[in-house]
Amino acid sequence: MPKSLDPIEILIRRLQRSAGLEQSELAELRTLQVDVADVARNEAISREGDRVEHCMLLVEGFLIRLQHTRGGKRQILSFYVPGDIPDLQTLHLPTMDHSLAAITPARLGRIPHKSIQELCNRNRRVADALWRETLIDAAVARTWVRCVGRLTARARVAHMLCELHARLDAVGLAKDPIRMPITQADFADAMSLSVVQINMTLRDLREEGLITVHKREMIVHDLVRLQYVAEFDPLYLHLDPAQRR
Amino acid sequence: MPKSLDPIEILIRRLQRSAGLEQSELAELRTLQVDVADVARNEAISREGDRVEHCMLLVEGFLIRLQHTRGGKRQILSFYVPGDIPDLQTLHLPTMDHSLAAITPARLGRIPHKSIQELCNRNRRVADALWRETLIDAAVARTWVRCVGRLTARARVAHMLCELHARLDAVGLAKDPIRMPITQADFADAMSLSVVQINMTLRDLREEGLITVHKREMIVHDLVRLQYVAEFDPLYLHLDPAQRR
DNA sequence: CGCTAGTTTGAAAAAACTCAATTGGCGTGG
DNA sequence: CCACGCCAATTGAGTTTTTTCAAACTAGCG
Repeated sequence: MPKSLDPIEILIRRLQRSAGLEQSELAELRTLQVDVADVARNEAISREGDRVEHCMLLVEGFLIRLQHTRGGKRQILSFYVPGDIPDLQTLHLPTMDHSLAAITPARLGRIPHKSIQELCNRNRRVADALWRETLIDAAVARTWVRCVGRLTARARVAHMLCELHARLDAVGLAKDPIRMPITQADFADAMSLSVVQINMTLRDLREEGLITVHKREMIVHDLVRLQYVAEFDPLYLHLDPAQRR
Repeated sequence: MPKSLDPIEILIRRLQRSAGLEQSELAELRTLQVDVADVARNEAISREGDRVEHCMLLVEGFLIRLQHTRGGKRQILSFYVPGDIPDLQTLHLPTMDHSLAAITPARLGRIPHKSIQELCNRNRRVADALWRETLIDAAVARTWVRCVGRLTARARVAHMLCELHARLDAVGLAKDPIRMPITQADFADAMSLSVVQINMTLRDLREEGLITVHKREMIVHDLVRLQYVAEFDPLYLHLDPAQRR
């Protein structure tokens, strides 16, 4: 595990992206109690039905949210990149209605709900910033529905790549080549396609010169065209602070 | 439009379901500024890209959230039933990343963001109750992904019916026959299927004795079996107050 | 009574899946 | 350092699911 920033600094950088917090508020954030923990690839962090009392701040690596069908099929509901808090919703819905797992080795900052709640009670602006994060998470899920439901295989795969690119770019991790150790099986379960379809679609996109995928790294050669193919509009990620009130 | 409760009382009933607010807090809720407005069937309430300054409390009728593809296909992202606030997320994300429309004549209570925000600033418990509502909305969207992505047509349709049943039941609207004026075209765009498929699937479910659909009303004859077919687990709706902390 | 929106049904076409086999890359143990 | 083994990627081919297109039917409404 390479060296990495203090978890709280990553959180602060994330919230600063939109919330415009003041120094005193940042200082309060720094009082949050954080435990760092490393998890292995494919390790489950929490499961459907669990009651949890901590939030996980992702410091390094990739996590996924997922649900299963009775037949054992997986559906990945979102990817998480460093800076995200994939289970922030447990603050108010402590019973997990899906599972959380690492698809790469990952480093997490465990923050007790209690610690966050006390901070939220002291400071509404921090609370609102966190609320806003959960709303963006919801917006991503909604767009995922449209993607899986109404886009072609080709557009779906492109869309997922665009979203990952945009979100990694927002935390400074989209410098070519983009490290993206996600297997084609993961892509398949994310976009509700078969591995075969994912493989063929990636090949097509590669042959058209839009992307290169090699050794768990991706290079986007033509982002504009990729976004066009994906019918991708980054609005739903609410990354642009100008979109705020 | 038949007579209906005061919008705020509907909101209070909804929040009481889980938040356990005190009388003084309910009194504060009653100070919210609410404008009642009726909208016609198929009327758009807000569109992708709009910046809005009010939240819409649904008093009567059904609303949908939807997004479009370039090819003009629709994807319905959720249904809303009386008591819901479909655009509560605009409180912190005022730019709509999807559209909101009525699929039946509907009555809405328009509440200015400002009014809600002031209340939230005065009272954290109310703020948390509203935050929680937005989190449930997100949970519904996530489960929708699994439904659309990994369930068969049969299970998808059953799942949608189960969800509607559970949510209508939670507000006392699930007494047989259940009034559900949703066209098959709407169902199709919700579950990412064609109208043909919806029609056939409904026929199958009817012939198996699970449901009856007639004249915009539905009767569920065998909820347990319908839920089994749907792989439906109501956990994600977080309706059970015992699930709270 | 005719119109329209919505439902129902049939049949061909398209998209995506499953199954199966092969290839490639990489870490580990001999 | 090489061989083995395993996981992931790739490719081919037949099958299944779902869609699309088209047409007929039905019920409510002016």
